[in-house]
Amino acid sequence: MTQAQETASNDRKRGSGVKYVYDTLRDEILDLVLPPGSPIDEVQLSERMSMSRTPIREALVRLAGEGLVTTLPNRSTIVAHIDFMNLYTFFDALTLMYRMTTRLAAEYHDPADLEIIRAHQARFAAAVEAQDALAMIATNRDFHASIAEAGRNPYYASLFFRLLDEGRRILRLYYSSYQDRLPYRFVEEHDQMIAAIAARDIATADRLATAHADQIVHQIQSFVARDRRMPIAI
Amino acid sequence: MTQAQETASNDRKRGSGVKYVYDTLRDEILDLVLPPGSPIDEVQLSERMSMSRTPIREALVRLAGEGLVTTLPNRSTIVAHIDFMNLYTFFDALTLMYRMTTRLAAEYHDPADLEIIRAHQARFAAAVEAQDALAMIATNRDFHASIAEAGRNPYYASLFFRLLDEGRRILRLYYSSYQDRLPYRFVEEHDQMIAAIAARDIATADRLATAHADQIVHQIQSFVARDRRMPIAI
DNA sequence: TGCGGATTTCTTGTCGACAAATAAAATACA
DNA sequence: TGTATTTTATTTGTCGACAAGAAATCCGCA
Repeated sequence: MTQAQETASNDRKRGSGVKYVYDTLRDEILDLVLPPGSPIDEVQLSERMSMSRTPIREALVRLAGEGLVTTLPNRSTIVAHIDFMNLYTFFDALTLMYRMTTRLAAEYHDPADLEIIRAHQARFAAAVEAQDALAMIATNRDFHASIAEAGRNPYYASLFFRLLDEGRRILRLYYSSYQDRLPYRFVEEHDQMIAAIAARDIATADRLATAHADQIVHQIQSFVARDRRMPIAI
Repeated sequence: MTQAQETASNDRKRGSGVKYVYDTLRDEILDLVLPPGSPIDEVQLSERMSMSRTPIREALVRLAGEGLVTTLPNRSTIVAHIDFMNLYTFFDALTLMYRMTTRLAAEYHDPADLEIIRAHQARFAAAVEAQDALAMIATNRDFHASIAEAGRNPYYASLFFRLLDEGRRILRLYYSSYQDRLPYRFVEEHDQMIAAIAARDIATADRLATAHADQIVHQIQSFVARDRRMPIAI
């Protein structure tokens, strides 16, 4: 019996099954363990999670609501594709949300928020130091998510979370195929953003957020546009 | 047998049940037929819709994902409350999305989009002319939704749709309790926005969207802050 | 061999039923 | 009479099974 099955089957509480399936699937999708386009079979999942199809289905409905899976009527649901054609709309929205959440955090944060943000930044710095790409991607997401929480606008936060998750998939693609050295620059930029937020300097926070977003967008763009042709003779 | 039951039961196609329940509940929530806080009983709904609890449940999960209902574990799910305490975050996000979608529409629309937008505007004008508050609220939402579609950014669009829906509930509250004459000014502002979009004048579109958002925000604010004390002796 | 139609298989959508958890009611007791 | 505790009742969460729809397979025929 695998670890997942044990955790799932050993007298789980009523109502916890859906959350477990949801969290597990979500992580597997965002870490590209389940690549875009993978079919998700309900009975197979129900066997693996050792529970009925009903909670599996509910988790899939929730994931579909967040755009992480696509449900084809009367056919298998698949992991949502990454829409490389409309990446610019993603960049546009991501940049705007970086700016808005950082601005709002500078305006409305309280001391407790700062502690949480600094804790996430410490974990991010440790991941970069250890050159652990996966941990870096996840902690980077948590860092910015905590800033959004400090901004206290749930509408921006929910959109931003969705964008950060989608970005997690794209970044995962990037760092798995292209073993660049991890960007220490991001650690410094994060520190500067924290300082601006703590000082309640909205203008500086905005400027830093914009620059930070540009950094990430350019990284991804250079990856997408990179020349992958092999130098072979034909 | 009621109309709803007939529509639902008469050989409905496989997979259409969920959509029907979802659409029906959604409309009833947004039109305040189901006021915030109302409990939603699954078996009662399944009898009314003459189908099993399974599709009902799936519809409720989707509605919960959009924040229209709140699920209390092991207890009845209720229609989501309107958070008057944090209304300013709603206004902030709504204004920004008005601006972004209108700007993008001015930049990226094509002739077919304009036709759709103009059609919605015609319906909106007719509703205002007829002094039909409910129709005005619904067509106003559709008008701005079609502008968002023309802007072609699905991330902004989905957030904007959510905000417009929430606004539909708030406006419904407003026009039901306070029989003001309906604002003709909105019709003119819509026409100006269409003209700016058609001319691809991004700056003007932005300015008009901002002003339009301010109008609506001020209307709602004056409603929320209105003095409701009755002049009675005690 | 290639193609169209029938058949089979496989997966999902829906159903009715049971069990767990909570709320409401009833009872015991001070 | 009021409060704590047990009992009942109601509502949700989960399950296994069946049927519908689509894809895959098989078969007949040119």
